[in-house]
Amino acid sequence: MHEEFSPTLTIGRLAEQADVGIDTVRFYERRGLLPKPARTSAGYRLYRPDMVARLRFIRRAKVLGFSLAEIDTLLRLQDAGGSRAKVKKLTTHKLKEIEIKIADLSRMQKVLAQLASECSGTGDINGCPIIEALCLEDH
Amino acid sequence: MHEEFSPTLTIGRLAEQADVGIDTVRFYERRGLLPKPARTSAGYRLYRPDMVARLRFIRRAKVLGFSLAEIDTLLRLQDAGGSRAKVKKLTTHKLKEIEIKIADLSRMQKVLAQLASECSGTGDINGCPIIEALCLEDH
DNA sequence: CTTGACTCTGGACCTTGGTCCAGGGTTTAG
DNA sequence: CTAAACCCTGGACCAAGGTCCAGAGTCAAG
Repeated sequence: MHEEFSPTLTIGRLAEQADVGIDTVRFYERRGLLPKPARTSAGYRLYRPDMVARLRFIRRAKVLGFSLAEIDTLLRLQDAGGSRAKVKKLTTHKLKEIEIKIADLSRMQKVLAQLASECSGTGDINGCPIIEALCLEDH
Repeated sequence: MHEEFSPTLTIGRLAEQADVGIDTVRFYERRGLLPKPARTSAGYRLYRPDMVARLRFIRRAKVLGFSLAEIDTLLRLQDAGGSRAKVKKLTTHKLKEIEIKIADLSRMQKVLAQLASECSGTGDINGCPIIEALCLEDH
């Protein structure tokens, strides 16, 4: 491979450009998130430069909380020219999940904060309000 | 086994009383969360009734977000008469983790809510603001 | 005595998102 | 030409918290 301009990338360069691991690229290919690339005669994968954008799309969607399965759906909608409605539905559904998680965590936070404030943090464990709370009967 | 009063429980009764699966009880034993119980001559596990409370302790701690490893620590502190300071430290640490998770989720929520509000939900995928946002260059 | 319910062990399997490895072949720089 | 750096495959492995299974033994009721 000459170091000339080449419109394709080896897996290593693609991974580097997209800032993911090589194994991750192959993993995404197995998962169907990346199309099977062309190969050299020696079997090396050759990627079109737009695969960099695809990998970054995946990364950003992950940051927003989408699972790989959901990202797969999103990418297929994009590839197949799906409807905006489906994208929005996925988004609002994810939003609901996030709201539920926040609510769960907030409940835990509230209880733990209360318990932490009740516990002096000194003395031995007998009578510790945190432990006592965990020993309580189910309400 | 006569159906008389017996101060010990078989694994099935214990699991039933504590509302967990039998396999879960054995799993917790392997993890060291439950002490190895006495056995009948046939090898059946026999539990003291206070193991019900221990299992419920585990359940409540899980609900509050503690991992099994952390619950193990908590139980050992309890068994060994540890200090209240250690319990409180674990609690405030968990509280911090929860706060971080809430902050992460809130960030996601904010972005997704914004995107969802920008997306009409009608028409085809070209120009969908959600997709476009995911295609953006890294900032 | 037989049937059904219960228990035992050890290990495999599940999910999610990768990561790492061995044991090869290929390509490139010097 | 040779060594370094790259690439290939298939499969094992990680965290966490269980769940399930086969194949065998045990126990209580009718």
